[in-house]
Amino acid sequence: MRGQALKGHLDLLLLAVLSDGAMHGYAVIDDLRERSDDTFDLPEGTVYRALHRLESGGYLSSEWSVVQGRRRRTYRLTDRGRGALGEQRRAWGEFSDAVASVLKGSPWPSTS
Amino acid sequence: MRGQALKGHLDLLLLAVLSDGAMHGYAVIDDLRERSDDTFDLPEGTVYRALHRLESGGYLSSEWSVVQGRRRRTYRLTDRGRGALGEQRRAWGEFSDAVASVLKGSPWPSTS
DNA sequence: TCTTTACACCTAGTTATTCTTAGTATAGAG
DNA sequence: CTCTATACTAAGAATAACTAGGTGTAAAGA
Repeated sequence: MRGQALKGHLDLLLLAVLSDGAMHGYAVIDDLRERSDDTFDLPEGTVYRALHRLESGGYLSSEWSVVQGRRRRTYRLTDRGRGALGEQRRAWGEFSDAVASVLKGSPWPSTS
Repeated sequence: MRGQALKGHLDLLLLAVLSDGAMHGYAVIDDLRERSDDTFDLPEGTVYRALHRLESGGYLSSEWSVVQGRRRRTYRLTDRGRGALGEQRRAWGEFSDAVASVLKGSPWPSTS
Protein backbone atom coordinates (compact mmCIF):
# COMPACT_ATOMS: atom_id res chain seq x y z
CA MET A 1 0.00 0.00 0.00
CA ARG A 2 1.73 3.07 -1.22
CA GLY A 3 0.99 6.68 -1.87
CA GLN A 4 -2.42 8.22 -1.60
CA ALA A 5 -4.41 5.20 -2.68
CA LEU A 6 -6.40 5.12 0.53
CA LYS A 7 -7.41 8.74 0.40
CA GLY A 8 -11.13 9.15 0.47
CA HIS A 9 -11.74 5.47 1.18
CA LEU A 10 -10.62 5.16 4.78
CA ASP A 11 -13.94 6.19 6.28
CA LEU A 12 -15.69 3.46 4.34
CA LEU A 13 -13.30 0.85 5.73
CA LEU A 14 -13.64 2.04 9.30
CA LEU A 15 -17.42 2.20 9.13
CA ALA A 16 -17.53 -1.27 7.59
CA VAL A 17 -15.36 -2.78 10.31
CA LEU A 18 -17.40 -1.13 13.04
CA SER A 19 -20.68 -2.20 11.49
CA ASP A 20 -19.89 -5.74 12.64
CA GLY A 21 -19.81 -4.61 16.25
CA ALA A 22 -18.42 -1.99 18.61
CA MET A 23 -14.66 -2.05 18.90
CA HIS A 24 -11.80 0.00 20.29
CA GLY A 25 -9.29 1.73 18.06
CA TYR A 26 -6.41 -0.65 18.37
CA ALA A 27 -8.71 -3.57 17.61
CA VAL A 28 -9.96 -1.75 14.52
CA ILE A 29 -6.39 -1.55 13.26
CA ASP A 30 -5.86 -5.27 13.84
CA ASP A 31 -9.16 -6.20 12.27
CA LEU A 32 -8.47 -4.12 9.20
CA ARG A 33 -5.07 -5.72 8.78
CA GLU A 34 -6.45 -9.23 9.13
CA ARG A 35 -9.48 -8.73 6.93
CA SER A 36 -7.36 -7.21 4.18
CA ASP A 37 -4.66 -9.87 4.40
CA ASP A 38 -2.03 -7.28 5.46
CA THR A 39 -2.82 -4.81 2.70
CA PHE A 40 -4.22 -2.27 5.14
CA ASP A 41 -1.62 -2.12 7.89
CA LEU A 42 -2.37 1.43 8.94
CA PRO A 43 -0.42 3.70 11.27
CA GLU A 44 -2.16 4.46 14.55
CA GLY A 45 -1.98 8.18 13.90
CA THR A 46 -4.04 7.71 10.76
CA VAL A 47 -6.73 5.56 12.30
CA TYR A 48 -7.21 7.42 15.57
CA ARG A 49 -7.49 10.71 13.81
CA ALA A 50 -10.03 9.32 11.38
CA LEU A 51 -12.06 7.87 14.24
CA HIS A 52 -12.10 11.25 15.96
CA ARG A 53 -13.20 12.89 12.74
CA LEU A 54 -15.98 10.38 12.29
CA GLU A 55 -17.13 10.82 15.87
CA SER A 56 -17.17 14.60 15.65
CA GLY A 57 -19.18 14.23 12.47
CA GLY A 58 -21.76 12.16 14.31
CA TYR A 59 -21.03 8.90 12.52
CA LEU A 60 -19.63 7.17 15.59
CA SER A 61 -20.11 7.39 19.35
CA SER A 62 -17.54 6.29 21.90
CA GLU A 63 -17.31 5.13 25.48
CA TRP A 64 -14.31 4.83 27.77
CA SER A 65 -13.53 1.74 29.79
CA VAL A 66 -10.57 0.12 31.51
CA VAL A 67 -9.61 -3.47 30.72
CA GLN A 68 -6.65 -5.07 32.51
CA GLY A 69 -5.27 -1.72 33.55
CA ARG A 70 -5.44 -0.27 30.06
CA ARG A 71 -7.90 2.39 29.12
CA ARG A 72 -9.91 1.81 26.01
CA ARG A 73 -12.21 3.90 23.94
CA THR A 74 -14.84 1.79 22.32
CA TYR A 75 -16.46 3.08 19.15
CA ARG A 76 -19.93 2.26 17.92
CA LEU A 77 -21.76 3.14 14.71
CA THR A 78 -24.56 5.65 15.06
CA ASP A 79 -27.64 5.59 12.84
CA ARG A 80 -26.06 8.33 10.84
CA GLY A 81 -22.91 6.25 10.53
CA ARG A 82 -24.92 3.31 9.27
CA GLY A 83 -26.53 5.50 6.67
CA ALA A 84 -23.17 6.87 5.61
CA LEU A 85 -21.82 3.35 5.28
CA GLY A 86 -24.57 2.51 2.81
CA GLU A 87 -23.89 5.62 0.79
CA GLN A 88 -20.15 5.03 0.78
CA ARG A 89 -20.60 1.42 -0.28
CA ARG A 90 -22.62 2.66 -3.21
CA ALA A 91 -19.97 5.28 -4.03
CA TRP A 92 -17.22 2.69 -3.83
CA GLY A 93 -19.12 0.42 -6.19
CA GLU A 94 -19.51 3.23 -8.69
CA PHE A 95 -15.89 4.24 -8.37
CA SER A 96 -14.41 0.78 -8.71
CA ASP A 97 -16.72 -0.08 -11.60
CA ALA A 98 -15.62 3.09 -13.36
CA VAL A 99 -11.95 2.27 -12.86
CA ALA A 100 -12.58 -1.23 -14.16
CA SER A 101 -14.30 0.19 -17.24
CA VAL A 102 -11.37 2.44 -17.99
CA LEU A 103 -8.88 -0.37 -17.49
CA LYS A 104 -10.81 -2.74 -19.67
CA GLY A 105 -10.02 -0.66 -22.71
CA SER A 106 -12.14 1.42 -24.96
CA PRO A 107 -15.18 -0.16 -26.63
CA TRP A 108 -14.92 2.51 -29.32
CA PRO A 109 -12.18 2.43 -31.93
CA SER A 110 -9.34 4.82 -31.27
CA THR A 111 -9.63 7.94 -33.41
CA SER A 112 -6.15 9.40 -32.91
CA MET B 1 -17.57 11.37 -7.75
CA ARG B 2 -16.98 13.28 -4.59
CA GLY B 3 -14.15 14.05 -2.29
CA GLN B 4 -10.76 12.53 -2.53
CA ALA B 5 -11.75 9.20 -3.97
CA LEU B 6 -9.57 9.65 -7.02
CA LYS B 7 -6.46 10.53 -5.10
CA GLY B 8 -3.63 8.18 -5.87
CA HIS B 9 -5.52 6.55 -8.74
CA LEU B 10 -5.47 9.24 -11.39
CA ASP B 11 -2.11 8.26 -12.83
CA LEU B 12 -3.36 4.74 -13.40
CA LEU B 13 -6.35 6.05 -15.34
CA LEU B 14 -4.30 8.39 -17.49
CA LEU B 15 -1.71 5.75 -18.29
CA ALA B 16 -4.45 3.28 -19.14
CA VAL B 17 -6.19 5.68 -21.51
CA LEU B 18 -2.92 6.55 -23.22
CA SER B 19 -1.92 2.92 -23.54
CA ASP B 20 -4.55 2.58 -26.26
CA GLY B 21 -2.85 5.21 -28.34
CA ALA B 22 -1.26 8.64 -28.23
CA MET B 23 -3.72 11.40 -27.48
CA HIS B 24 -3.81 15.08 -26.58
CA GLY B 25 -4.95 16.27 -23.17
CA TYR B 26 -8.42 17.43 -24.03
CA ALA B 27 -9.11 14.12 -25.73
CA VAL B 28 -7.90 12.27 -22.66
CA ILE B 29 -10.51 14.12 -20.61
CA ASP B 30 -13.26 13.19 -23.06
CA ASP B 31 -12.15 9.61 -23.30
CA LEU B 32 -12.06 9.23 -19.56
CA ARG B 33 -15.54 10.64 -19.24
CA GLU B 34 -16.94 8.39 -21.92
CA ARG B 35 -15.23 5.23 -20.76
CA SER B 36 -16.34 5.76 -17.19
CA ASP B 37 -19.91 6.60 -18.15
CA ASP B 38 -19.57 10.16 -16.76
CA THR B 39 -18.11 9.08 -13.42
CA PHE B 40 -14.74 10.63 -14.20
CA ASP B 41 -15.59 14.08 -15.50
CA LEU B 42 -12.36 15.72 -14.48
CA PRO B 43 -11.44 19.40 -14.45
CA GLU B 44 -8.84 20.42 -16.99
CA GLY B 45 -6.56 21.77 -14.29
CA THR B 46 -6.42 18.35 -12.70
CA VAL B 47 -5.67 16.40 -15.85
CA TYR B 48 -3.15 18.75 -17.43
CA ARG B 49 -1.23 18.99 -14.20
CA ALA B 50 -1.13 15.23 -13.87
CA LEU B 51 0.03 14.86 -17.47
CA HIS B 52 2.86 17.32 -16.85
CA ARG B 53 3.83 15.43 -13.72
CA LEU B 54 3.84 12.13 -15.58
CA GLU B 55 5.91 13.61 -18.38
CA SER B 56 8.48 15.09 -16.03
CA GLY B 57 8.67 11.72 -14.33
CA GLY B 58 9.49 10.12 -17.66
CA TYR B 59 6.25 8.14 -17.97
CA LEU B 60 5.01 10.12 -20.95
CA SER B 61 6.55 12.03 -23.83
CA SER B 62 4.80 14.80 -25.71
CA GLU B 63 4.87 16.48 -29.07
CA TRP B 64 3.30 19.73 -30.21
CA SER B 65 1.24 20.04 -33.33
CA VAL B 66 -1.37 22.35 -34.80
CA VAL B 67 -4.69 20.94 -35.98
CA GLN B 68 -7.29 23.25 -37.49
CA GLY B 69 -5.63 26.30 -36.03
CA ARG B 70 -5.47 24.89 -32.53
CA ARG B 71 -2.25 23.84 -30.92
CA ARG B 72 -2.19 20.41 -29.42
CA ARG B 73 0.21 18.58 -27.23
CA THR B 74 0.01 14.90 -27.93
CA TYR B 75 1.09 12.55 -25.19
CA ARG B 76 2.49 9.09 -25.68
CA LEU B 77 3.41 6.36 -23.20
CA THR B 78 7.13 5.74 -22.78
CA ASP B 79 8.52 2.32 -21.96
CA ARG B 80 8.77 3.45 -18.41
CA GLY B 81 5.14 4.54 -18.50
CA ARG B 82 4.12 1.15 -19.82
CA GLY B 83 5.97 -0.50 -16.99
CA ALA B 84 4.37 1.80 -14.46
CA LEU B 85 0.95 1.01 -15.90
CA GLY B 86 1.54 -2.67 -15.26
CA GLU B 87 2.62 -2.04 -11.72
CA GLN B 88 -0.28 0.28 -11.04
CA ARG B 89 -2.77 -2.17 -12.48
CA ARG B 90 -1.41 -4.75 -10.07
CA ALA B 91 -1.58 -2.29 -7.17
CA TRP B 92 -5.16 -1.39 -8.08
CA GLY B 93 -6.09 -5.06 -8.10
CA GLU B 94 -4.61 -5.55 -4.69
CA PHE B 95 -6.25 -2.43 -3.33
CA SER B 96 -9.71 -3.14 -4.66
CA ASP B 97 -9.55 -6.78 -3.59
CA ALA B 98 -8.60 -5.67 -0.10
CA VAL B 99 -11.48 -3.22 0.07
CA ALA B 100 -13.83 -5.94 -1.15
CA SER B 101 -12.55 -8.28 1.57
CA VAL B 102 -13.18 -5.72 4.26
CA LEU B 103 -16.64 -4.95 2.92
CA LYS B 104 -17.57 -8.60 2.62
CA GLY B 105 -17.49 -9.02 6.39
CA SER B 106 -20.17 -6.47 7.04
CA PRO B 107 -23.69 -6.88 5.73
CA TRP B 108 -25.43 -4.41 3.47
CA PRO B 109 -28.09 -2.29 5.11
CA SER B 110 -31.53 -3.71 4.41
CA THR B 111 -33.10 -1.87 1.52
CA SER B 112 -36.48 -3.61 1.48
C1' DT C 1 16.18 -6.44 37.72
C1' DC C 2 16.04 -4.08 33.72
C1' DT C 3 14.97 -3.86 29.02
C1' DT C 4 12.14 -4.76 25.35
C1' DT C 5 7.81 -5.62 23.21
C1' DA C 6 2.86 -5.39 22.90
C1' DC C 7 -1.06 -2.92 24.09
C1' DA C 8 -3.73 1.46 23.89
C1' DC C 9 -4.18 6.10 23.34
C1' DC C 10 -2.97 10.99 21.56
C1' DT C 11 -1.35 15.53 18.72
C1' DA C 12 1.29 18.61 15.62
C1' DG C 13 3.32 19.32 11.48
C1' DT C 14 4.53 17.66 6.73
C1' DT C 15 3.38 16.07 2.34
C1' DA C 16 1.05 14.86 -1.76
C1' DT C 17 -2.14 15.81 -5.05
C1' DT C 18 -6.70 17.02 -6.48
C1' DC C 19 -9.80 20.97 -7.03
C1' DT C 20 -10.79 25.90 -7.72
C1' DT C 21 -10.12 29.77 -10.09
C1' DA C 22 -8.49 32.39 -13.49
C1' DG C 23 -6.27 33.23 -17.64
C1' DT C 24 -4.77 32.77 -23.01
C1' DA C 25 -6.31 31.74 -27.73
C1' DT C 26 -8.77 29.77 -32.14
C1' DA C 27 -12.91 27.88 -34.63
C1' DG C 28 -17.55 27.46 -35.60
C1' DA C 29 -22.52 28.04 -34.66
C1' DG C 30 -26.38 31.09 -33.74
C1' DC D 1 -20.79 39.45 -32.98
C1' DT D 2 -21.47 36.89 -29.21
C1' DC D 3 -21.48 32.41 -27.24
C1' DT D 4 -19.86 27.78 -26.93
C1' DA D 5 -16.56 24.20 -27.68
C1' DT D 6 -11.91 23.26 -28.25
C1' DA D 7 -7.18 23.37 -26.25
C1' DC D 8 -3.76 24.60 -23.11
C1' DT D 9 -1.67 26.70 -18.67
C1' DA D 10 -0.45 28.24 -13.74
C1' DA D 11 -1.18 29.70 -8.93
C1' DG D 12 -3.26 28.89 -4.72
C1' DA D 13 -6.71 26.45 -1.64
C1' DA D 14 -8.18 22.46 0.46
C1' DT D 15 -8.19 17.81 2.12
C1' DA D 16 -6.66 13.98 4.49
C1' DA D 17 -3.18 10.40 5.11
C1' DC D 18 1.57 10.00 6.77
C1' DT D 19 5.64 10.98 9.83
C1' DA D 20 7.31 11.55 14.04
C1' DG D 21 6.87 12.18 18.45
C1' DG D 22 4.63 11.72 22.93
C1' DT D 23 1.92 9.33 27.33
C1' DG D 24 1.25 5.18 30.12
C1' DT D 25 0.35 0.00 31.59
C1' DA D 26 1.32 -5.03 31.29
C1' DA D 27 3.89 -8.96 30.23
C1' DA D 28 7.88 -11.43 28.47
C1' DG D 29 12.79 -12.33 28.53
C1' DA D 30 17.69 -11.56 29.06
